[in-house]
Amino acid sequence: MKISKRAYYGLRAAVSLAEADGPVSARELAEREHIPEDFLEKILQKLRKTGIVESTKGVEGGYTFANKAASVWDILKSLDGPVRTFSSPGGKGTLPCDFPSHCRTNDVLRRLEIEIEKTLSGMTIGHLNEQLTTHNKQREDKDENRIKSCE
Amino acid sequence: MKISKRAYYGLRAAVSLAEADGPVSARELAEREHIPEDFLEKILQKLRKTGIVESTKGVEGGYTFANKAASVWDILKSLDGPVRTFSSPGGKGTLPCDFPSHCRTNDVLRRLEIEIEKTLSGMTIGHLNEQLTTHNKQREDKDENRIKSCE
DNA sequence: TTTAAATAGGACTAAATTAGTCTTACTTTG
DNA sequence: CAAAGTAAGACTAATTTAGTCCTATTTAAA
Repeated sequence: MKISKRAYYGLRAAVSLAEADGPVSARELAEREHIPEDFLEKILQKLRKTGIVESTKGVEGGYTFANKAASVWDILKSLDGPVRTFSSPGGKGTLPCDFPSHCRTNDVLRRLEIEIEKTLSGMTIGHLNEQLTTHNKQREDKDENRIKSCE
Repeated sequence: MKISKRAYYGLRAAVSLAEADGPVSARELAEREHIPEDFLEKILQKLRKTGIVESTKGVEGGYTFANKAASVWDILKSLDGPVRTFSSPGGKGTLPCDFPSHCRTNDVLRRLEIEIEKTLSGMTIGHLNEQLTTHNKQREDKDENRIKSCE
């Protein structure tokens, strides 16, 4: 039930990209976010394949955020594959079976899955970044607290 | 974001124990639920430590379900430790910091965590087993579908 | 009172997943 | 054409999960 580093890095990268205005190179982004560069590259490539991020090659190239409507859920799905908390009872969950505890447990987990999806689909990166803006403003006010409060 | 086998087995064991009337030995339970015996033993010991299950030693001993009010959440917590989807921003999540994406991301994950807890705390084993009873009744009606529908 | 059926618990191993690296190739702008 | 970038796949290392093994202790029944 822990989120993977991949997903965690990916979320942070997305948030960071979304507030940048031009393309940002993987190297630059890795520095900004303190993420291992090669690993971040892989992550960005996955996000590109699902259209969350766009890339331009060559000098002055880099990654841009492509879809402000993308939700946290979309990002997690892109990076870790479909969230599958339960092992499938053969497709038709309503049928009776020989191991009732198995089916019941799957029902619970399926409900959980739906709940998680609902929660995360409601949070878009755009929304996150509104919060971010406010956050940054507050930050400028209390500059002296910065470093130790987030590590 | 996958549930562990430990948790999955544990849930099934709990459901199964809760519908039994006497104590059930680990061996017997392992057979009923198709769970590796030694592994199940470990799981049951964890569940015992958190009071979800009780044990009696010796011949005719075994495990009994101890707390019908226990929720799915309680069981998962017992088995996999506290669900910690985010890496802590030093305790005070509202303070500004040098890596805003870090804090924002943690906020999201913390909200997710709360949502998961809410969902799972609402499901007690007692409730699950009411469903189970209905389920078993239905099962007796359509006996021929049993085996292949749940594997 | 012995014996068989249980739990208790710790140490260990194997398998799988996750995290991260390395290498090589390709693309684009200056 | 050179520098700064992405693209992609193979590889390795570290961590976690799953599962096993062994030894001790408890208890009811024969």
